[in-house]
Amino acid sequence: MNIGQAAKASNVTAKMIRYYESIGLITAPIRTQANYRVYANEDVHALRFVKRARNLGFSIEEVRELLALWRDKSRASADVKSVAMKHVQDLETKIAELQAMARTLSHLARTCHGDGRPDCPILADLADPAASLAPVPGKPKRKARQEADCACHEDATLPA
Amino acid sequence: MNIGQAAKASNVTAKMIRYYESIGLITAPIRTQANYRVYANEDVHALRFVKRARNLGFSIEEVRELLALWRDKSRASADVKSVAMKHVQDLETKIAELQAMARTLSHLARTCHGDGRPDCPILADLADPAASLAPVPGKPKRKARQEADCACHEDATLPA
DNA sequence: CTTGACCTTCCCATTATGGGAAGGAGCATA
DNA sequence: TATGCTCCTTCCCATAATGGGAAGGTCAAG
Repeated sequence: MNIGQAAKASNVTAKMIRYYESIGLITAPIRTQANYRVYANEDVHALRFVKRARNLGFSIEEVRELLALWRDKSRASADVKSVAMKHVQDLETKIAELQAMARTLSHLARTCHGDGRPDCPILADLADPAASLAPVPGKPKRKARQEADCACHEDATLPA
Repeated sequence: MNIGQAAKASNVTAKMIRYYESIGLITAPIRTQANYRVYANEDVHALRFVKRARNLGFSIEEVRELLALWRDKSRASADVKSVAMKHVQDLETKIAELQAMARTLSHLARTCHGDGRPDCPILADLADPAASLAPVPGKPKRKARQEADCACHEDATLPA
């Protein structure tokens, strides 16, 4: 099987197959005399594995670990599970960050007229988040919960 | 103010300040005779604006638009709002993708013993998602809702 | 033998950020 | 003044994963 056929069969582009080979993620296949790569069904299987893992958000290095575990018939499932669980944690961290951003922005957008006037709480917040701390003076207790909910006045994320 | 001081005041590294200048995101400041950059308070203000927008997940190009709107005193708030709303949508799309991944993986991890045995549904799924469609034959109706909920057997994401 | 589809390698671009080298500038202290 | 420390300058490289495209070789069908 040529690289193009392997690409179709695995849903991994030829470009990426070559790349994965170059970084040692997958093993280099044999070549024809014309230097064409020749893939076996097993190789396609591995490529699909990689594809699936990438779709689940694993980094290349994590995929490398998973592939090693997959090949190691005497692995402990605990090792696989810990890789997966750590990734779930990473995902959840990222989700929380994005949600904080979305909440803040949604809140700001809600308070923006969105018409022809230049007045804009969104720009005001970007220019000076502290100044938008008290957009409506008075009755702070009623808003307490909502403000906590939108986290508008924090940095939304603490990037690593 | 030197670049180091501007960096501290804006919480943007000197490295990034130079970069933002190089791509025309911020205007080049005047220089001393020794070629040192000299920043005014306004510049720091703009840098804080950029920082805040970046923290909210806007791309550099989006920040560029927002800065232009900020400087344009006759902007329409609708224009700002639309940039913000589009970004909220992007964030929500991304969140949904990550959640789909997390759901799938959590489900797989839950079904994995996580002990010394090599048996592992996680690897099994990576190797062949279709095969893990019916891990427990029979009573499919009872699982219908749960399966829909975890999306395990779809690609989890449809990357752009 | 030509044509078109495929393969090869190699280089470049992307996004946003950091690291680090080599050399100049500014300031304080011995 | 000379030494030294901290800051500044520019320039190059690296990251993560992927795509684009050029230049040139190969294969199969007509």
